[in-house]
Amino acid sequence: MNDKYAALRLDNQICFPLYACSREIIKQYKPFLDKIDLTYTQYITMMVLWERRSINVKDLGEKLFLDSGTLTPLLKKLEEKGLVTRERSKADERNLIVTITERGDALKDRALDVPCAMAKCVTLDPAEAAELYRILYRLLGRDVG
Amino acid sequence: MNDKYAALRLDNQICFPLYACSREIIKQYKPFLDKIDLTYTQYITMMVLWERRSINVKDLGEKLFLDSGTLTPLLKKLEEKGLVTRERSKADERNLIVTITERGDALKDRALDVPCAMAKCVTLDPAEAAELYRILYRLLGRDVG
DNA sequence: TACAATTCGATTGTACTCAATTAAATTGAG
DNA sequence: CTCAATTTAATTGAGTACAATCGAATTGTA
Repeated sequence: MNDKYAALRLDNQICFPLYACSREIIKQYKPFLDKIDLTYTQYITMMVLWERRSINVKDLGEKLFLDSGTLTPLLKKLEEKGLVTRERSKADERNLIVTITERGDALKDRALDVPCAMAKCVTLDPAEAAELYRILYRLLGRDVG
Repeated sequence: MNDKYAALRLDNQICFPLYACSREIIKQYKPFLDKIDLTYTQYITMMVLWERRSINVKDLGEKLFLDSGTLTPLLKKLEEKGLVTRERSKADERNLIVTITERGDALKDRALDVPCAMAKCVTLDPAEAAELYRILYRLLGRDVG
């Protein structure tokens, strides 16, 4: 086409489908997450805690690529729901330690339905999913495999 | 591992790296978009208008996967900046027609630097980029190629 | 040991993002 | 024609995101 503006066409962006796709899939999570009263961001936060039981805000932020501006109010909400506790580290009071409660841990069993239900929504064959996964983690600078 | 909770591990999600990657790349756009005083969402909106000159909110929303709750305030901001006009369709007053202004069109030349600068940031070989693009559009339900 | 630099979380302000609701305009069945 | 159903934006409210700034705690160094 010899169009000097071709690079500015929405069709030629790689970030746009990434951005749109991310939001569309998160939207598909909503009905399932509603059942356990979690938002998507709260859900991935709980995922970290289901694995680790305890983590400070900084390390959690690094895992989720989120900063304290997002995490502080979110963690306060999880605390209100009784899913986590928040307390300063005795060794270094700058650190806030987030710990999962029994109630938070119990939610894990009910949450098992979520990835199960989502698997039926996202129609991507295993090879494509693996390829997508690999490329995304490379882009994130966390090479896998 | 035989872990019944494996599906709940952050590492095993496909949506999480999509979500994180999208935000990380948008963050990389910021310094370049700051130079032309646009946010990422405003930028992709302008992209549609650089191609089409004029579009109503509904069609714009379908292209960007955004609804009026996001677009209405965003378009008002673009109008304040003098980049677009907003007026009801005479044929059907329910439709709001967004039209690019001369000033908005002029921004296109300055915006050319953005994809150019970004290309140097995202290190993905052409084959991977093409594969990523294809998978994402399939997930979006807009098959290409 | 002072004390400047650094680290960490909280706060603030701007800008989305989206579900749900509303209101105006249009369309379509009777 | 008439009024119920539909379409379209706008509004509202809750929840992120993130840059910038702040203040308390800790660390490194003279």
